[in-house]
Amino acid sequence: MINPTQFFKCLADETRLRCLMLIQHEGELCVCELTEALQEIQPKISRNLAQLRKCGLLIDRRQGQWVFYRINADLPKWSQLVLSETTHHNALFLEENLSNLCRMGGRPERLKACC
Amino acid sequence: MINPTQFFKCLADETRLRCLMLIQHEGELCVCELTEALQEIQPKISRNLAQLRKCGLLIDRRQGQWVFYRINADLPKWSQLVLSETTHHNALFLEENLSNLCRMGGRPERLKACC
DNA sequence: TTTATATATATCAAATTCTGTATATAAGAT
DNA sequence: ATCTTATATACAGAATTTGATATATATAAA
Repeated sequence: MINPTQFFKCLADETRLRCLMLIQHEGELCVCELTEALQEIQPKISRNLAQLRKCGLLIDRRQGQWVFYRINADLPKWSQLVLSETTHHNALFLEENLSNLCRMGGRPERLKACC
Repeated sequence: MINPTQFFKCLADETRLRCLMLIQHEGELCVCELTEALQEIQPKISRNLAQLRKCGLLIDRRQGQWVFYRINADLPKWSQLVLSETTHHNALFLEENLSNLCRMGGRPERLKACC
């Protein structure tokens, strides 16, 4: 499993931290939603999500053309706590990103993994 | 106060993270103790402590020739929790540094700030 | 005052990380 | 099969960070 330094390096970038916090807040988000919420270009979002996936912080699931990311539930408890506390106590930091997300039209439907 | 990204950038370096965790563990440590615990050269330790001080994570206090560093008690609760949880649940990560510290001779006496 | 110990900072090269652009892959629609 | 939309990745330059070395400052001891 990832060591503390590597874990914090993952959080030490504005794009990655906002992605993580938004995903923590929303449960699950796809690349195009994050791209819209952060107003960044898609390769930048994808590249950073890939890093978070490789380091074990995120899990991805493909649904049709979309790829949804969520926090890896197998993360050690202390790192899950870091993510949830940070998200919980920094609502202001996410304000604009969340409002971009709400304003966004044509968001993909989530199909519950049913079988 | 510091924003979440800046806070995590402070933790995203091996030297700084170990210093923070050791200080959290011990309550207070001076530069020469950290230098010994981490087996690093003094300017490297000092430079990183200076950064943590400038960002508000650490407070320093001079006592004679020594400068002791401790966690800034005015940090927001969520960031204090990040530091304590990380330290608490990663004992192994600090093992060698703590044993270097114990082995160290001639450690400075702490004078309680008495008046 | 001189010497020794502890700490801080400036400088610049080396290493790492980040970014935009171009392009590849994958799925759905026509 | 072709076109469109969503996502991933490779690449090269830019920006940031880190590190070692030299040096400055501050305190204490002789």
